[in-house]
Amino acid sequence: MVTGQRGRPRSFDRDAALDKAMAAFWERGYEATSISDLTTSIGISAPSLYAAFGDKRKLFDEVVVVYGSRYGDFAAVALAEEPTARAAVGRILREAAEVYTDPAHPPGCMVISAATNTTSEEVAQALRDRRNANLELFESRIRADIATGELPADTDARALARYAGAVLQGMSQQSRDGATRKELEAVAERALLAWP
Amino acid sequence: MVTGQRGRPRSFDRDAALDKAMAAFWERGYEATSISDLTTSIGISAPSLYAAFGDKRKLFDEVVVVYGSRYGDFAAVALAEEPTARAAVGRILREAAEVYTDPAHPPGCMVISAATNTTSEEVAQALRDRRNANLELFESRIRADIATGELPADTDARALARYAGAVLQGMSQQSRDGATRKELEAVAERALLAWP
DNA sequence: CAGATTCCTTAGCGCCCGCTATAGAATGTG
DNA sequence: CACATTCTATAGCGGGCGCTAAGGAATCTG
Repeated sequence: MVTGQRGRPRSFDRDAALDKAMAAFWERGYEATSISDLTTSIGISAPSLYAAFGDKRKLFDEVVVVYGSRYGDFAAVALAEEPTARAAVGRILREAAEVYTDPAHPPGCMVISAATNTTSEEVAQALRDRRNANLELFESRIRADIATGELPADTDARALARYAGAVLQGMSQQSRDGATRKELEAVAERALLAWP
Repeated sequence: MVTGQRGRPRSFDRDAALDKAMAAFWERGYEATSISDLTTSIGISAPSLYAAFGDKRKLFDEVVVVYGSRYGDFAAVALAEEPTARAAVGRILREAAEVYTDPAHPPGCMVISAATNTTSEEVAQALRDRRNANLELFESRIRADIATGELPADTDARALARYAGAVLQGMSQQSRDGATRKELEAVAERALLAWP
């Protein structure tokens, strides 16, 4: 082999370890999840974790990327696929009700909840940027609908995007406070009644 | 004096210290606010803090009570004072837009944000209980309106309460992500359009 | 096999956490 | 005044934090 791996091979599955780390960060947030928590739930020792992922911060960054591709990007997908902003937001809110309460993983949205109240301002800002980027996706999709006449010309795109984002974040919080999927679906349908 | 205070008098204002502690907990949350943060911002030493308030947990409990009476109970007040659930929720959302973005204190609602991602499950549960208690206030007020015919008989009171709570919590999160008062007021007006 | 390479295990570093023992300073009572 | 009482300041405890040095273990190449 030209690019044969030399040395002792890693004794754990790196992707599986990322999944375990994601579950921990999702459940308890960035700061409250200690290296000890991570090594325990992954089942490896601290030096193995550091060798494989760099440090806690870099591990979290990787987790956020995986999270986005698996659970977080459904909003961007819907905004791109659905014919109107209304249809996209409807699909997003309904999917959020399902994803936020899926018993296969912790409740709510990790990007929303994992870095509230952290002393690491960098991490907080990184997730805030992701949330605000999503908000801008909403806004530009709404603007597009205004341009085509699908939405009234006097629609405040930013305010409407904020509304959708607020409902999403509220649903995430409610799921962490014990709301069921059906309850969140009712919230979604109710919220959609306010769409212009 | 019969009940005259003996011994050396306290050299700081206990209420002012509570205010400083509230600002710190509000800004950074329960866990990320260290005793060192508190003693620094209050301007006293650790033993003085422990003598006056017991421990970090008890200080936080006191802060939560003061917070509620000053900033948090506006929802309960509106539900009691306004003639209908609709009027109460309208007032609550509009007041939230104002309170959550008041530059005189940290953004958002402390009860919503101060104990997300804490290793102290007791504190998390205490605030969760407060949020859910508020939700039940919404729900019973809505039920009262259903009973009087003010709201349709087939209204799902719990789901509608969840909707109001979700919007409130979303507005809190949005304010922490940088939303302005005007933007939150627009969110409030938009949200009210979905009221039955 | 020898040697290079890479990973794993043990052990522990320095730091900050919540919290407190101790002793001195400032007030009341008699 | 003496003395009890109460607060304050210094200093530091035990413990968990993020992280890592050091050396043995397991795999490659030749």
